[in-house]
Amino acid sequence: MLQLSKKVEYGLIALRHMAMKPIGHVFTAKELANEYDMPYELLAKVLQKLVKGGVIRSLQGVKGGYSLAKRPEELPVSFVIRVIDESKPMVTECYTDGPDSCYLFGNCTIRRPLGKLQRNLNVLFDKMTVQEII
Amino acid sequence: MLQLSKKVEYGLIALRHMAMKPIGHVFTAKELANEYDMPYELLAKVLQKLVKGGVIRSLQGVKGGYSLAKRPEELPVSFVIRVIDESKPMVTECYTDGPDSCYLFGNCTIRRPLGKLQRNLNVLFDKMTVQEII
DNA sequence: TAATCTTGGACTCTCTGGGTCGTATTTATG
DNA sequence: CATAAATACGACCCAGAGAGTCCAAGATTA
Repeated sequence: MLQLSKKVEYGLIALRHMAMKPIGHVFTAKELANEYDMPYELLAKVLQKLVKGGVIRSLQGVKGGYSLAKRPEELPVSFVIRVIDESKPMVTECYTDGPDSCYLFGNCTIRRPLGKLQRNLNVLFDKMTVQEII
Repeated sequence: MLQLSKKVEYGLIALRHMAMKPIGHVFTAKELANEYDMPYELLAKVLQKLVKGGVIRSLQGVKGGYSLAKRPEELPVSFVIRVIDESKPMVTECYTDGPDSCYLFGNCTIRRPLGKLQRNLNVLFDKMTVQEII
């Protein structure tokens, strides 16, 4: 269906929220989840992935939470997707596992032509930053 | 995961194959399925949808089969997707059921910004035609 | 030491994409 | 007219992934 996952949506909503206050401001997962009616546990997972990807920083313990680690204008949506879903937005699975991974092997005739579409898609998601969704 | 469905892939492969011979040429589903190792029954379903969508024509009975109903250069990939999957390539489900269908209602803050991405995506899939995947 | 966070694994549940099967219908041809 | 070769179409199954939940463990501050 060619859709963004809920996780990515939640992640973008959270990042947008964070990007609207000065960098370094700390938000808790609960706070973010309540504000937008997102399932708390799931959002927590998403935020943890964003931490591992270096998008945000985390502080544990009381008074802990998450804060932006990158400036929103330097944070492309494509990067957020890759970190959360562990994959780029792909038109066909041919391109997920490197070259020559097509399940049709020699018979796949649309692989190359779709490559162009793929590149254009990448540009689209690379260009748009978190800053732009504010 | 933002991927094209197998059905669409099969459809594009079949359409590309048909587009390489002069228009009006008749191909059977079995013929197409064998050529590219696609599951016959599934491809048949796809071809039937393409018939209903006016993309190809069908002839029943012996010596029957399918033939292109449109010139490949006038057949955008977006149209093929819509016919087969019964939906446009959507970035978020917000846009599938008209306006104000967001599951977050008033709290969804990324709906509008992603609209831009959506439009760019539409342009991409509208521009590319079956002719271009040959 | 207690309260409040994040971390992270395990688990369930539902939906849909992918695929299969069976049968009815159409039609050319011997 | 009978048969074979097509499409047409509905019903069904199955595995996997996406979405969501639960719980225990570790960190930190007050």
